[in-house]
Amino acid sequence: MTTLPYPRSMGRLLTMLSEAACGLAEDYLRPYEISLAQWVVLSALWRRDGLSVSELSEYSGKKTAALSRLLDRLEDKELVRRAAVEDDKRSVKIHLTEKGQGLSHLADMYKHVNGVLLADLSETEQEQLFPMLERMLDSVEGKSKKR
Amino acid sequence: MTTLPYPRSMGRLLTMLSEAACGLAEDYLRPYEISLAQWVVLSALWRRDGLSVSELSEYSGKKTAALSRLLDRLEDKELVRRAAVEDDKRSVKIHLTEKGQGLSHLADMYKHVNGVLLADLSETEQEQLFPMLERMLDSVEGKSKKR
DNA sequence: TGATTTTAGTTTACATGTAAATTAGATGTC
DNA sequence: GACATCTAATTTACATGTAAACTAAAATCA
Repeated sequence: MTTLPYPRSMGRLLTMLSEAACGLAEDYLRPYEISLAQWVVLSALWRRDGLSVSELSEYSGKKTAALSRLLDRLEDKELVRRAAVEDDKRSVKIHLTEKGQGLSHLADMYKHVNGVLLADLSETEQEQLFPMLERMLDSVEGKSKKR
Repeated sequence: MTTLPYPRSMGRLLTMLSEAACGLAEDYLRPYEISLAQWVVLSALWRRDGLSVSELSEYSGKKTAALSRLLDRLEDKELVRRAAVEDDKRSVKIHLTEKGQGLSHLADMYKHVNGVLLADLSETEQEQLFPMLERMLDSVEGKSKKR
């Protein structure tokens, strides 16, 4: 059949780019046997250990429900452990294990992805691109039902 | 706690934008009780009915495994039906039901999303943005392990 | 023609995301 | 202090994506 063409959709373009970027990240992480979702959590802890689940949620943009299970996996892999909080027994703080700390060199993974994504754009273009996308994001989040 | 800042990551920016765009689409579709993933399949069929699973896969970028289950749901909802192919009994063609055809006005959903995404960008900026992102996508897909 | 390889689609196991219900522990107000 | 309300985290049900195994049918080729 003739290939069905797509309409010019910014949403589609963004989704394809995001999927491509995530794919690059997953490829990079595969040898270390951690998923991108797990990396996001670890990357917060590498920068500040002992965050609570709520704080991780705020940082990562993931719901605590999603984190709860992600943290189960990370505990299974012995990369993090949950610790009780004295002052507030509802709260749980997450700490890196030595094994988890040992992967901290992966914190720079996003730079590799950045490099590939931006390889074909000039400095000038990059200077234009970031602010435009940031503005788009601000404008959309202003309208979203989520805040 | 002090909010943990993020590094300047194009991957993160693209992912947040994509999620925002998908959220807008889901909000738009919610009253019709179809998911964005389902819309993608339907949008192909509204433009060309009777595509095979493979063709839908190529169009949508989804694996046939994912489609198989999606099509189960769309059949449950009586929006599409599977039809045997005479020439090749391995192949399955997907047809819209009347009910599925009846939602075809949703084909323009992406324009609504486009409108919101681009609301704060000037015409000039939009003219710059699309080609830059398209170029980025081409460049990444050229390097991806997936082709 | 008969055996081997490809191809189309499905199924299964698993990771992840969402929404809604649940649990336990703070907080606030009278 | 007792009761109502909020909050932190978890659990459950479900949709979706991936990879790998599986099935059936078509194509290849020796």
